[in-house]
Amino acid sequence: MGRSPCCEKAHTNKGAWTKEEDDRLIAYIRAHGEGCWRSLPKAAGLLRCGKSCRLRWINYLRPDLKRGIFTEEEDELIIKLHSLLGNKWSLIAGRLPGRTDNEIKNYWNTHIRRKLLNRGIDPSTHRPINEPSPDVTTISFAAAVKEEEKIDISSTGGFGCKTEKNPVTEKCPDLNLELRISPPYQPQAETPLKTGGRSSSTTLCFACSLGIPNSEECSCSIGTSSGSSSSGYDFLGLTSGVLDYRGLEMK
DNA sequence: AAGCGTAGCAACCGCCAAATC
DNA sequence: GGATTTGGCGGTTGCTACGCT
Repeated sequence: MGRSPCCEKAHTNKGAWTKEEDDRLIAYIRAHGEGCWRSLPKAAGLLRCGKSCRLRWINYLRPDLKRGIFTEEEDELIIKLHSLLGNKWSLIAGRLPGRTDNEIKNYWNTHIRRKLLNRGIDPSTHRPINEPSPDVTTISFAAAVKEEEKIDISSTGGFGCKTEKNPVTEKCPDLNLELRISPPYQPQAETPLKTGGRSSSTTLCFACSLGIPNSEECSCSIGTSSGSSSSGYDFLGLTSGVLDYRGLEMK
């Protein structure tokens, strides 16, 4: 089954938008509001694909866009959010009022990547460039005991155990220090997790806490339930304006 | 001044998931 | 319940401006 094109492309303009096109789009959305992007171009008298109109509006014409130089605070926030979320630009953008996912994505690729590289940090892993990648596939408790004396405790990070360079289990085999994020503390335990009606006492693994169920990193059973958890759960307290780093300390 | 390389950014493309038919 | 449509997202491309030689 082939996928039909999103719109009729035979008679649509492409490339940079003209001032007149911008004005038409702005006027139409002011009059009718956003939505129904497929029919919008025709209704607005634009020879553009609906997707193109949506992109132009969201990334450039929206009145609430900030546009301009990113502040140092925004830089650091983007870096932190990227270390948590990866290339989830729309989620990151949701945390920066007036910024769009496209803008942040471009800014990341042109500025922040280089900034991190200059700091000696790998922008994709947020680890020091010279640091070997963690071995997450072969965890051997027996080997860990034998190698105990070889572990360089001086390089321990802020977690008290080696949480980054090597699996914690190698140093502390009795401890389960799997990195987890917990939602901000709520006295009433019944939180609206979209996890198929499980109680809030269920511990989410790191991947599921980030709203990425069914990923390779998922080590709990939550991620196997149907439905996405990415939209309904305020997993970082983002909508409340509070980032709760309890249990997820940043470097 | 011309040519070339690079950076920055707007826009496009293809895929996916939710919504609708 | 399956097919189709639609909106949204992330990756990529291509154009333009700028700096260097």
